Amino acid sequence: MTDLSIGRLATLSGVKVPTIRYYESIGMLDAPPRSPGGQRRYDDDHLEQLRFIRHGRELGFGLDDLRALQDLSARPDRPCEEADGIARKQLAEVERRIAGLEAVRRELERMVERCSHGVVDECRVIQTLSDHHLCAGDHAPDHQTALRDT
Amino acid sequence: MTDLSIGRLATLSGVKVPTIRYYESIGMLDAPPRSPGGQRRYDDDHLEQLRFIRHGRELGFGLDDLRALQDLSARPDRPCEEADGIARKQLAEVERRIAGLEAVRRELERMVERCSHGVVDECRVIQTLSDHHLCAGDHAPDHQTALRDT
DNA sequence: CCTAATTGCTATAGCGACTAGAGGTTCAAG
DNA sequence: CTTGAACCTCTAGTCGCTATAGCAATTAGG
Ligand SMILES: [Zn+2]
Ligand SMILES: [Zn+2]
Ligand SMILES: [Zn+2]
Ligand SMILES: [Zn+2]
Repeated sequence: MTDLSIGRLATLSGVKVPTIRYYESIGMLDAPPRSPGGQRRYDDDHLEQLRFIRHGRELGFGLDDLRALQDLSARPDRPCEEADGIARKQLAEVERRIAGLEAVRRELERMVERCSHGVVDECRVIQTLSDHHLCAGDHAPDHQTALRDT
Repeated sequence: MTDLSIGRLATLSGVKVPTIRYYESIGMLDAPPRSPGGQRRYDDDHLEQLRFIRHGRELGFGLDDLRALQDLSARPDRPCEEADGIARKQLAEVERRIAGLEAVRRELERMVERCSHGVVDECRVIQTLSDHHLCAGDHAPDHQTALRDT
């Protein structure tokens, strides 16, 4: 209806142009009709769909989960058990990551605070990396808990 | 000295065999001598080096930072400013991620709690994803703050 | 109507830090 | 000496994008 170019859709949704095309390529976003010259022309439904995806990404859902949630929202009469389950799973995951990061934060704080800022050989940062026994607690108890990313 | 196979090194260090080979391939871990048949033979220095890397990874440092920290620890007479700087940068990054995840956690909690578990059309989870105005605060204020990963 | 600037198109490769698999070789125990 | 576990290299896949190259279409101004 509104006939949006991909750039306009990007502006309105807050999702970058290449990302929009990427979403289409993996089947996350419906492929829109094209102009006579082959350019994508979106409507308000696409905008809504894209905002849904963006919001979900901001809340940390993976694209697979968002696909499932999208599918569910297209069937409004069904019970919402599955949607709630996905959200609870996501919450648990976020809590797990926070716990891991908190443990890491405490250790980083400790090593930064305790360094007397002399030479490398006496540097608490380097010493701690060389020897986990200088750590106060257990960060990352399971192998590879929680970091990286933007 | 101790002549460790890659499997033994993996066990002792807690780093998986393919990851050890990967580290060597990108120059993170010194390439060890080989047995007559071409298999890797490590010593205690390799083990120490690998534990350093692993500990650093657990604390969330990127491999680039760890390379820099490794280089520094090889020059014990230099001032530790740079090492401390890397650690403080990492601490700031971790704090940033925690803040982002906390915001996300609050919203996820909110949507899960408020759902009355009826049909999808009335599901607070789906509704919230469709409309950020149902959120209480601002999660992910800058574009793309902080999730994913194990 | 014509031109120039902007925006759009496809296709491919790269990021970080691994992980998985195929298909073959070496080693160590019995 | 035989067997089977552990090792080797190489390639491709993961996740969610982002960047680049080399074009084509659109749009605003004159
Ligand atoms: Zn220091
Ligand atoms: Zn530690
Ligand atoms: Zn619900
Ligand atoms: Zn929101």
